[in-house]
Amino acid sequence: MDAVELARQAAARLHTQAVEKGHDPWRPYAFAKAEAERRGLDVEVAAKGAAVLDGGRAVFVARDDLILHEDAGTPFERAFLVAHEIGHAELGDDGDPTPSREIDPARPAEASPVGLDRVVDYGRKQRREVQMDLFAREFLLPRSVARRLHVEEGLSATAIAERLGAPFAMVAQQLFDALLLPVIELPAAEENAARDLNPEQIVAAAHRGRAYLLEAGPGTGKTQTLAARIEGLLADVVNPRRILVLTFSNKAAREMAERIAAKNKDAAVAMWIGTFHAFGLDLIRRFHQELGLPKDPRLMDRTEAVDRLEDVFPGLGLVHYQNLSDPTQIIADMLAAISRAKDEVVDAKRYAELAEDMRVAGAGEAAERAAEVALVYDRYEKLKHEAHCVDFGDLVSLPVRLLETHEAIRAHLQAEYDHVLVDEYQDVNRSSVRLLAALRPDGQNLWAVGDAKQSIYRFRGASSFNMARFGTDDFPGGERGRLTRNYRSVPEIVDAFSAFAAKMKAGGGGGGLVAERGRGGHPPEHRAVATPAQQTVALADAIEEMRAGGVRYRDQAVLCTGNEKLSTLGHELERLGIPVLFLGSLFERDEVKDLLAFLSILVDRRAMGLTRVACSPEFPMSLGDVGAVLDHLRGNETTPLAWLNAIDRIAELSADGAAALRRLSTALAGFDAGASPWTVLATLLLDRTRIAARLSVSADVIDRGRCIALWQLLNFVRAQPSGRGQPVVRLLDGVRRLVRLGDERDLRQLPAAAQGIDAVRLMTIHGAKGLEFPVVHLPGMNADTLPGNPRAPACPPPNGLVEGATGSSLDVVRVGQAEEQECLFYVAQSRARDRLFLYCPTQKSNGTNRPESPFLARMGSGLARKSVTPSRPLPEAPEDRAIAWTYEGKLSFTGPQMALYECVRSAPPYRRHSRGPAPWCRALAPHTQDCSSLRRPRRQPEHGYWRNRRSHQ
DNA sequence: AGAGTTGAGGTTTTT
DNA sequence: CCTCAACTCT
Repeated sequence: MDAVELARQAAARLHTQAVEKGHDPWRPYAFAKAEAERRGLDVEVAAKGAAVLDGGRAVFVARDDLILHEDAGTPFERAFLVAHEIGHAELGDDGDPTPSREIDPARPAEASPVGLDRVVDYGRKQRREVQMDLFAREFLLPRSVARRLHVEEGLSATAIAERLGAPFAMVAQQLFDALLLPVIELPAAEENAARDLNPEQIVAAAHRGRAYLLEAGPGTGKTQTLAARIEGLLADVVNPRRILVLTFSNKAAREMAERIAAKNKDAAVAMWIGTFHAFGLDLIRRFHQELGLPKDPRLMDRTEAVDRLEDVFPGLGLVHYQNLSDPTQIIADMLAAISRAKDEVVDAKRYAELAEDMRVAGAGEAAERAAEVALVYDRYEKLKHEAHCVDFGDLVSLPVRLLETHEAIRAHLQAEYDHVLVDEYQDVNRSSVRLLAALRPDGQNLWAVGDAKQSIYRFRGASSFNMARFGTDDFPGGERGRLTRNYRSVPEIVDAFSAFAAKMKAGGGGGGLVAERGRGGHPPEHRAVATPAQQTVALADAIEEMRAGGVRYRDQAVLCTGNEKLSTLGHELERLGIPVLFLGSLFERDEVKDLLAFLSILVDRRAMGLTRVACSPEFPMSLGDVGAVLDHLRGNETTPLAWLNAIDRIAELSADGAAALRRLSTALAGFDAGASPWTVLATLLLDRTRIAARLSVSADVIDRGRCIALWQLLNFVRAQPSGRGQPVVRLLDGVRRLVRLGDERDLRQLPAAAQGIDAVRLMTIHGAKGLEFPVVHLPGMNADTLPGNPRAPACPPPNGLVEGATGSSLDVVRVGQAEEQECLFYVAQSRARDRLFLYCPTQKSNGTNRPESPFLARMGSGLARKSVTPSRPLPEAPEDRAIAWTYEGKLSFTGPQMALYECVRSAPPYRRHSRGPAPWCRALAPHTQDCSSLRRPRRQPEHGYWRNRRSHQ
């Protein structure tokens, strides 16, 4: 369990004990002070801004048994400062006193992925402060108490806040945590606790000197070895400040930091542990002058970049990338190409040169396209610079250029770190490698670990190529080691993925692992079924079969290549009664759309959101009543909300409808478009309705998912940066943009608290990387799914962009994608500890054949093949049920109506938001009746590269 | 036998 | 938006 949760639970215990001793939690300052006294701590007050506070608001001085806090704020705020410092005392921060500066009583339990927070993930010290804020909040108002007050005693958030003298935001946040997040179980028995290192690991961890790359397959204990190496370095009395540990993901960085901290807290704080991007950001801030940037540049994310480029796009005179009905998508595609170029440290100028080289070589249109990307690249860099921003790519590529060109800075940094350790080396791209090379040119004391066969991030320039050239082109003279013992899986599974690995293109042949565990008695199983619908039932059957054998739902994972697939599968499993943990796209969810519709009433003159709001049990209205309101609004020029104060003027409104509107009016009272969306929603959920309370007492696993989705939404809404315009409008526009670009993906990350729910985990294979499960199910093992046929990038990289690649860059992409598919399958199989199930339908829904994946045959003879007949039919989805309707007279549709229907019906779900009617729809005359003309013209096949791939193989 | 048509299936990922 | 299976047409 993670440290934040432990601290929170400790605080809740202290609260209970204090109450038992007779202290009054409704007098927070006295309550906190009593706890300080109990532990023998003096609480003293210092003037705000006093020197002893050193710019902070409170401090815990262990050697003097003293808590010092500023003389400012309400009694509750003071109590919060004291409780924060008690947290430091309780959790053993007895080193040098560090004043606490940024104290936020209403901090969400987890950060929302917005802005630079996505990159920095806080240093350990800052995480500690976050932890203390949560500690303090829990001590003053534990979740269990907040929950009881609201759910059982019926107190609103405002009532609790007033009684406690606390800010509304703090109480509301605590209520959200209490009501919407699942209760986290007390520490499960520490699994796979310390196992001693095996000889291979000892050798690898003990290596000193030359560059070293440890090839470590799945389940071989690579993280353990890396941690052991760090401990070894500390034992050798290496100054932890001179150790740099780089990972690719925030998650990996956090885990590593926690792991080190468990053994050596001070060293973990002193060491630099973080992602390449976070490290890069650190360098950018340190050397901002040399880079011509402000001290603390902002991060320009994709959404903002698209926005700004849209303004200048028409003026660029592009020919090939001009003016598709909607420039958004093409701009996003070009930004992807630009980001890819930054992965290779290719700037706009160099990009233009590469395009020119192509033109000279006679590449024709491809060269012109590359030149246009170069033009946009150049423009983008300028506007980004003018906005004092950097983007994700800059975070690594700017420091690389800085270090490669500034000898003095390079020497300075080389001298700063003695040891550089890199996790997940197969995920690094050229810019990361060049950063490493600048820091450790001779590779001395550079130590990396990775597995080329798990290289599934090629789209961003990671490739097994970087693993291959370690020790030769990169860091010549470097050495290699290998871990060959798998501790995770039973031999049956290890043998299967090792057999597959033997013929993989990535990472060379071999790479077979030796299973350390005893036989499990069950080979990996392939279960073939006839139809796709049967596949889901067969999957559900297997899940229940495993559960009957004692495997909890939460110990089983279903892995797919894509999110869309996962989401349909999730709904189908739910219909079959299997609890699943999968939120899907946050903004597609009903409970989230309900709240956004509610917000939209504040800003939409026509109140279109009412259609949805009227379906909620809070404000129930008939369709007729909704129609009456909408007609009324169409006829009258009103401002948003004004109509809610004149409900009697709406013609043909039923009494029930009027009552619902009056309730809605009360729920929205005092708010307008200028209100803070978070406050509006918090007030709705916690003060003016019992929505949150009702959801939180439901025992239904589906409702648990709804709660988590709401929590996620509230966290997102709260984290919205301030800016110009009305906050509600800004939020809704922001959501629209996010969904259009598919950037809401970031919000799918489940909060850590969700991990305790007993439900089957549904994940993409990418999402499952680095995790393991007792039972893994892999549906959809068909020839058209797992080696899939990935699309060519919309803006192909110019030839020569990818370093070390030969041939056309399209070739490079294609080869990389084929390799990546194998890696995906390898990762998927190797997540399983005890049982592995693979499924495929052998037919399409219309009864034609659907061949199985060729990968199955490569798993060797250990794979048990079965044809299964599922136990029951798949229940029909309510939304698929036919709706009976009748009409009178001649049926006719206008062209635009048909076009709209066709576009919505035929577009895959993830495109439904992103494009308007296709150009061919627009061309139709407005009143077409002849439907035959609506057939979409087929495109003439061209004989381009991606069409007949076979001829190139 | 090969060209063309139709319907169904698939289209990820992080900082 | 591309690919495959299975069909029809010549």
